[in-house]
Amino acid sequence: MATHKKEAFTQKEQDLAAFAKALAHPARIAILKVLAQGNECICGEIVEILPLAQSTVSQHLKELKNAGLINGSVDGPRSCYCINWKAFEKFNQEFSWLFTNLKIKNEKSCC
Amino acid sequence: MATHKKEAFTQKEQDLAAFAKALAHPARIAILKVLAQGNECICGEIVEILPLAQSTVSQHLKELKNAGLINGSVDGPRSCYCINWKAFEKFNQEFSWLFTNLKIKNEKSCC
DNA sequence: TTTACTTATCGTATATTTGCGATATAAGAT
DNA sequence: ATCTTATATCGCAAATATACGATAAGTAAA
Repeated sequence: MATHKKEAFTQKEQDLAAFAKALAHPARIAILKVLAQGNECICGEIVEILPLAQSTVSQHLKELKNAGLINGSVDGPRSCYCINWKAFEKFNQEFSWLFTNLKIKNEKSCC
Repeated sequence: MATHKKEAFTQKEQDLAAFAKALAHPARIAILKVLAQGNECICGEIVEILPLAQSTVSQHLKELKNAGLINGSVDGPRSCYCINWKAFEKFNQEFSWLFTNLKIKNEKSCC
């Protein structure tokens, strides 16, 4: 009975939660920041910066990629990653929509 | 050896990840939306709306409260919850800061 | 081809999350 | 005091997430 009941919620709720989940680990936040610097984008460089093993970093990169927050391309023997700005922007809008949507209606809290 | 290495990252990275984690489940997104409507704020009402057991909803409420996203107050035999706008706003700013910070530097992606 | 290098994946151990029923707790009603 | 109602917490089971070493798979160079 720990079957996750995600399917019982709206698609928008699920999508937003999935985005949040991708950001819900400091290592992935750190990876995004490294990629944003623009200087490093090769997997090996990221591994050197982060205090994690190569396989672990690769796993986090995979999660970010699955969530659509980054793109990856093969560059010879190396893998190059970069931020998917379009997805990021959409994420930001989703959140903004949530925030503003919430805020308009209820400025007087009941407690 | 699955000891989490969160302490190896910056406080800001950890805080942002913690916030994201609180939102990383559709049930908690749904709870925030319900609270935002302003009509319902009693635990029992939320339980009726969500497709989850009372104990599970109570658990999600506790997580949101621990993350500082909502406030709770006892109203007689009932519990009343509401959104902590201040924390929410701070969260939004953190994200915006991340987004814009990322965006300024790197418009030309390397891949 | 062989070697060196880079990255993804596999297998495994541990920790955390999710969900629910049962129970405890606490306040109001009878 | 007892009963009802509302909520939090406990205990458990199952699913996920995290981390790492070892290995596979791929490219480039010798």
